[in-house]
Amino acid sequence: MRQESPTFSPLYRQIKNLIIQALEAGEWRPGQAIPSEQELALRFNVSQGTVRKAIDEMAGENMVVRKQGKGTFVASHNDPRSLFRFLRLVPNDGDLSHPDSVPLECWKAKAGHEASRMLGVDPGAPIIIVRRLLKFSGVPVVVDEIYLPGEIFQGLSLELLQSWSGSLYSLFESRFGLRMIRAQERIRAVAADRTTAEMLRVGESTPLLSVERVTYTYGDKPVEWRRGLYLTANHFYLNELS
Amino acid sequence: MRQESPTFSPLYRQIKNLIIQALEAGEWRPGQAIPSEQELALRFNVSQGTVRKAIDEMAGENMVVRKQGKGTFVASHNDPRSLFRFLRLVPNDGDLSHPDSVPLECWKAKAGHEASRMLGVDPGAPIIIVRRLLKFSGVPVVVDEIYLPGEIFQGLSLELLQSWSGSLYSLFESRFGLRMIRAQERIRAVAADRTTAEMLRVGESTPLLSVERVTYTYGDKPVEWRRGLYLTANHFYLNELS
DNA sequence: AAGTGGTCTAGACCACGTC
DNA sequence: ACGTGGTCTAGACCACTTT
Repeated sequence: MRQESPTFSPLYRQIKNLIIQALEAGEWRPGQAIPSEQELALRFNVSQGTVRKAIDEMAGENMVVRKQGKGTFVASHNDPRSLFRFLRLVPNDGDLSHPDSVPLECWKAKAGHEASRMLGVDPGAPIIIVRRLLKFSGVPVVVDEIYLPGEIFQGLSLELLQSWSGSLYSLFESRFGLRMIRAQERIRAVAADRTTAEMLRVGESTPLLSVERVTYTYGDKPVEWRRGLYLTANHFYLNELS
Repeated sequence: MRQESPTFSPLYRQIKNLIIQALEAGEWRPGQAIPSEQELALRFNVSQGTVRKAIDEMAGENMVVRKQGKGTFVASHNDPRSLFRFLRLVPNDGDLSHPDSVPLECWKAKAGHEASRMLGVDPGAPIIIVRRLLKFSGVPVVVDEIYLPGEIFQGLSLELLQSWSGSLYSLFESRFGLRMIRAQERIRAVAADRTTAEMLRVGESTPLLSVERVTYTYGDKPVEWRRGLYLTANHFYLNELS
């Protein structure tokens, strides 16, 4: 069962990759339980402890969620526990009310230079662009412009976005089978242009947080590129360093 | 060796706390190796696997660093591997040159309302304030104002700061025995005031990243509060979301 | 009572670094 | 050759949830 030294990968990581493959193949859906550690150990013909270590890593990467006494579940953006998991914006007072997403526009386009690089598609490939507003207790705080590969998101429309009450990623998961695993953000301070300033109801050239995000699904495949402009008068971006 | 159910804490976490206590007591210094897992297992009278799990958690929290074949070492801000560990500012082009710290001022003061709350000291308690510049390849990019509890940092002076060539935290560690474990940052976009604009050689009211950081040592005790103003024309703040 | 994940142990062997 | 951390196994028992 063990492989020889060069390019050595421990058994538990090989098992982890097999489990991820099963996840990618849709063998178990988000929110559902995966088989017990014992069952997986039998299936892959390794000890339960090895399966355990594989799942430990996956739980650490938020791909699955362990629940003692119940089982291990596929992570889901529908789950309230990980809803808005990637949004680090917090009101100045500790108020933890969830924001409302207000879709504004949704249109088809062709990938330009930057979008093609960020999404890993050919220049000129079909993409979909979404513009939306994020409101905290009715007050607009974020303007988002979201670039999506058209091939994956066929059928995405403004009507669909407006009819959806949950988070964007829970829509992507439920309707397009796309699971967002991790993301990378690049943050800068910029001055509000006129149209953004109007949407956020602030003066032109008000300082805003520019948050560029690339989001990845299984296999580190980029599937979303977005730029958000955050008004930080009554909110801040919270980051834990460890 | 096992304790009964209410307020149950697993053995490996108790061991972890014992090891942390030894670290706090200065039993092993930063950069040095702690005893081998076998030795610790004997000392605490548990199995090696239990020590292993305790150290696993500590390595995950960057308190120690494992090195296969060599041993486990106390994390150190002198170590090039974790130098500027908390600085997330990256040049737009992938250039990874380390910044230079230029101390400007250092004076004693009394804690105001905000500083006392952030540092967990009484209002009016002695504090030390440091102002400094951070330069990337000679160009000023960050202005920092740093608030420190005077009790811990007795003897900190501008001369000492200027004579130190490494990072601020490596100075704190070497001269004051203070080990920074984790930090929390609150990020906003603000407009540059005149003096800051001059220091960063930009126009007044240029948008800047305001990064407020509270840094903690063992036992979640806050020991530093700082506010940095980052110029993000040629740099960005990088954050991994998982 | 039964099933799940969580802890703990003991022992074997592997990979890495140093002597 | 030796010591270190890293992997893997097998089995026992604990804590939590459901039946």
